[in-house]
Amino acid sequence: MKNPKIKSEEIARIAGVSRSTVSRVINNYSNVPAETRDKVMKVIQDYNYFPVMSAQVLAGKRMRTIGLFLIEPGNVSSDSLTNMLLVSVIENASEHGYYILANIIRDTKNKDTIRSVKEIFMQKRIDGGIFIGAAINEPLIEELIAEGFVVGVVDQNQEYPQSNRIVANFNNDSGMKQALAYLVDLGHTKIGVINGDMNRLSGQTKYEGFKKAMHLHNLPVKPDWVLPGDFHDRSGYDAIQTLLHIPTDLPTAIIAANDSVAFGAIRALKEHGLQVPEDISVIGFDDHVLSDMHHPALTTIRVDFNDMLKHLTTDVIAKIELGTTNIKEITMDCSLVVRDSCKRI
Amino acid sequence: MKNPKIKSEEIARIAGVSRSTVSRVINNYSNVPAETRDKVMKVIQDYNYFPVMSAQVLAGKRMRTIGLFLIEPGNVSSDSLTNMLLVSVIENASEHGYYILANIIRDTKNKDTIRSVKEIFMQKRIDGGIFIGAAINEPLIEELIAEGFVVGVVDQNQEYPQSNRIVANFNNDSGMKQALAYLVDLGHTKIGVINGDMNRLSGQTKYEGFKKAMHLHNLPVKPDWVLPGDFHDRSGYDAIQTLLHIPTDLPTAIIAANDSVAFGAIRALKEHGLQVPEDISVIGFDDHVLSDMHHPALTTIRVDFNDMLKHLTTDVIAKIELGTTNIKEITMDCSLVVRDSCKRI
DNA sequence: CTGAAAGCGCTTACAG
DNA sequence: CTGAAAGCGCTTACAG
Repeated sequence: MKNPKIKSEEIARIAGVSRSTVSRVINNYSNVPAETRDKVMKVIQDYNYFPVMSAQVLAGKRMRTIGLFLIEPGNVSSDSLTNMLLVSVIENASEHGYYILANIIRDTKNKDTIRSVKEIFMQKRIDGGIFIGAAINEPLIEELIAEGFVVGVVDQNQEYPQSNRIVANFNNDSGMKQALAYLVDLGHTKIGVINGDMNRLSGQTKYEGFKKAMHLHNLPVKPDWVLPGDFHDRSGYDAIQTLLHIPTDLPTAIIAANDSVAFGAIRALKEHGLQVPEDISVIGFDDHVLSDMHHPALTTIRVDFNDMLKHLTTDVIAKIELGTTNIKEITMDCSLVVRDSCKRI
Repeated sequence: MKNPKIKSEEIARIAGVSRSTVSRVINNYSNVPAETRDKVMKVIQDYNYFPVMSAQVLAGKRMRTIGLFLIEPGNVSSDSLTNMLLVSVIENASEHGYYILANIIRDTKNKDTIRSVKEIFMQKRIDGGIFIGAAINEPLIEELIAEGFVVGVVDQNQEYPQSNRIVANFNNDSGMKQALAYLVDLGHTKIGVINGDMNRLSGQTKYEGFKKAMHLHNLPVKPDWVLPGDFHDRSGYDAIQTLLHIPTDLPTAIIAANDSVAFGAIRALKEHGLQVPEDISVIGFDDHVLSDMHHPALTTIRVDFNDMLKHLTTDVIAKIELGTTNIKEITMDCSLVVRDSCKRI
């Protein structure tokens, strides 16, 4: 370790100014003449000086880091979405000069977990947090918000609007409407749905959107064709198993709460000798990375997580910096992507 | 914001002790009688007190955070490996009470990038760093090490052994030996290879391992059958295109530098009407998440990134805490996973 | 066992 | 425009 870390005092001495002035040039105060600034900057660069962050923070600066909390009960590893989210958040934060402290939460109800998440905020390790994967009501998040910390949450709404809570969602209503309009246009009237996790806002809004859209087209929502699911492949598979074992006629088209569910559903259909889209049409939601390569290529509702996270990150940082008290709610559009999994009838 | 953050001084006052004592119980000093400790702890809990981290750090404690630097020139998003690595590092660090500051490096040669990475270390935002995706020689990393920072690096060696550098690798030599022994056992003697990125240590060691293993079996390494690649799917595809367009007979088996390359290679082979393993055997390396589901299921050399990162993280933290001066080099075993992409001839 | 005091390395009113 | 000084909230020798 060749570096005993030069500190601002020495920079000041060498540049022939006071620590105050060194601090002023570092913090870009306007009242420092160019000449002085240049002189000090030269010394700073020559000595490769960087202010110690903890000293800056203790003296009143921000950490410039935001905590990213990925709520993932199961194995995160398999989900390549998480990865994209992370990259998106990191790079956007970075553009604002912010850093990301990445965390995984396995269980939001776990005592130790709750304590350690709160600790991160209370210790002032971070200036704010972003939660991904939250259920509709997460006491942990509510507590944090009540404490006044700024938090961004994907997939929640402003039930009790608070200015330090920023929510981000997709317009699932519109997405479902598009999906349905497309199917109806193809001649479908017998349409089923495999739901997502109803503990998540998007699970609910997608189903609500489905019902509304069906109503719009004067189509009945047949209870036998409303299958439970949880956003995972397996639940799509199971839903089809269920559907095929009840004495009912089959829908001609199925809307899945997301593409993973659609994959599972198609797998189950194939196993029962039903071809997609020849025998039954399937439409997904989210536009998963693999949907394009899937056989058949999956028709779906595209959603731009990247862009959403970008907005959320930016807004969280803005809230931290500006402390504005307006209520922030981000809603992103989604759009139909037609591929090969639906057929005209 | 209902919380003006209670500080240690008030805790002390309320508990009827000095700040010194409060600090002692927080830091678990042994010379505090149980009675005093309990009394103080009660107040700490009652008031939900957490020491401000920047103050602790400024007073000499560690940040307890390590920087994770993912070097990813292209789009990270598609690679589900990154995700696994991240989770593995976060959870292991967490077990040691450490946090992960996650960073993406697009270009290790970029001036601004270099500066900002160095800044993170110099500012003392982190106690150490872990680099994933590094080339054999990364001046940035060398500088950091020269400065005395503790750095863990995947896929590099201890060329100039330094105690604050910790490297982690797989035993590619052994892996290649296993792959080759298997192919030879199946009767293959005409064996080709598609290399990985030769700027990466693993690219080199895999090829070296291949050559050594061929030599061991008295098999000639035919130059026409040594194809360049870069660890990505596309390069495997391109390699096969090249191979099929040169006037040479074909090998009966091909070893790919990793599974992505193998996927690309198999895709190209199929397009040329060659079936795997019927017409040509292909073996991969790394055991990608998708290899199991691939058609044909890919025979490969399994490698446990998770476990490697766990060791690396643990060792980096140990080095930070203990400051030991021994040279650390982690080498992980790999093992053959037989599936359906190789055939006996 | 425990308190008073110094110190960690900055920033920012304050005064000039 | 600029410096001296106070203060940020802790920890840890030091002394008793």
